[in-house]
Amino acid sequence: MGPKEISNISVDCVVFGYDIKRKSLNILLIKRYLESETGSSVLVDDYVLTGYHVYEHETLDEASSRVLNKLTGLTNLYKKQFKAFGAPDRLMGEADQIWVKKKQFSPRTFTIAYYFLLKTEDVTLEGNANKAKWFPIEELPRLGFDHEKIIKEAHEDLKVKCLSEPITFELLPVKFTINDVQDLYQSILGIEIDNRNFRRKLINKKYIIALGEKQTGVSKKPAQLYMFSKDVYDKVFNKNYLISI
Amino acid sequence: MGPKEISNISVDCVVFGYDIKRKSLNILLIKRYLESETGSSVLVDDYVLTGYHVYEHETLDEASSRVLNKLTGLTNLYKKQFKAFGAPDRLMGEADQIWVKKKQFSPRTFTIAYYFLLKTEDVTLEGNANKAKWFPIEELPRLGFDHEKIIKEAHEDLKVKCLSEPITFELLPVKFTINDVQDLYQSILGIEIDNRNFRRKLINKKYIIALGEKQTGVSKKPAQLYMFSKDVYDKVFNKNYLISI
DNA sequence: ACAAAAGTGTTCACTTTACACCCATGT
DNA sequence: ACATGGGTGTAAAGTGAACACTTTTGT
Repeated sequence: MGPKEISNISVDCVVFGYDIKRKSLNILLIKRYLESETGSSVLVDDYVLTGYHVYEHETLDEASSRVLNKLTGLTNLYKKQFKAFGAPDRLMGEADQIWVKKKQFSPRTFTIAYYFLLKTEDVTLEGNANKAKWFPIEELPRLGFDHEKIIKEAHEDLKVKCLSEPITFELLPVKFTINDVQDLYQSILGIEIDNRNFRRKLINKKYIIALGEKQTGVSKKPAQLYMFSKDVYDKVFNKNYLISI
Repeated sequence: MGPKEISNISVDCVVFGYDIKRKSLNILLIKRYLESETGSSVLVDDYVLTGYHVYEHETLDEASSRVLNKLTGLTNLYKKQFKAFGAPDRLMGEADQIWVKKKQFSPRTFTIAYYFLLKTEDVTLEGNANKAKWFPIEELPRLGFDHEKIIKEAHEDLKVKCLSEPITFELLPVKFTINDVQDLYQSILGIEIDNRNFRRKLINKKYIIALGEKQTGVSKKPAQLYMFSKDVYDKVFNKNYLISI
């Protein structure tokens, strides 16, 4: 017998994974599938976020990290609790009700939603018991429960957050090129950015450090590699109170 | 018998009220007081946020508005759900446990926290059954549960939010002076702002509309009155993707 | 006339934006 | 040699920050 679950409270994790090769911001989703008893019809066939009930003894942050770790094996990732969802009808879709009955959790479950930032290459999906799969944020499949809404809100929060905090580097490898960062911002924000202006801006930051190394194994001019120094960032960081309404 | 309460989930409301006369950003708190059965000692004597269990049939937003309305009689205020709190020990202080036992709610209650913005002058506290009282954000009394933490996080969120969205006008009367707005920003952010620069900046906004009226009943030079036009703001608003990391 | 707060301009430094071509490398 | 993405410079416009005195009104 494991730890006691709180039956009406869960955490859900929106896992953002950046695929640097495809320049694609992805979401990690889990297959939800159920056939009727006779096997003659498909009752549930869609995707959901990874999530689970909160245990009696743990904090919300701990619960979210546990859930994320169970799916990916990873720890110490950047995470943010961004919103709670608890509408009475959030699990009331046809397929959702079948699923809720089968899994025997409360039809009035509140979920505290987190998002996590990582690199797709850090996750091994082969042999995953949950049939987890990456989907580009712009090409999501049919989603169960209110998870489409949850993902949309996570994405909005990420868009805002990435403009004011250096969280983008959580989505990139330790060594990256300036163009990698630009591609990432473009993927997150869905906009085009001027390369010269972006490059100048980034290179002028003291916490973006040129490594004096170049890319290897590329079939073109290899680019200069940089790293992000959190130490320097924390020292240099200067809270500004610019009112831009 | 009223609507059914969900025993382990509540909403808590951080009510920000701006007192334009005193130039003070205040928090509305409720007295928590309990004597021992003999009356010989005081078991609980502090303040808490207003909050209540969520009902079976309602959304979180509805619950928060209901709670706020019960305390203040007001509706249609600006509100924001900013964070959920659910640490196992959040109701485990000595006084908290006495209170939880008396009120018979679950010692593992999760709360979804909202903040509301209003003007202190819009709330009538006389004859309030809850012994509610305003406290300047910088002079909070002893607080029960984890409510000091909740208030701190609400304040931080408000600081960030007021820099990028015109929510400050929710804290001011319809007609206000430029200096009123400056005082408010100073109260929220805890900083000093240059009057000339601030004034120029605000007056240049198309949605800050000079009314051609002046203050009355002031014992000094009366100031020009302005209003905020949400209509104009929505039309003029231009999402910008300025990366300032 | 005085007290109190309202209101007013300028300069300098820096940042943003717009824009098009050459360069270095691997194949 | 060629294809591919890497890398580069400048000018104009706008914004932010610093800074001190005069004006208007009520009492």
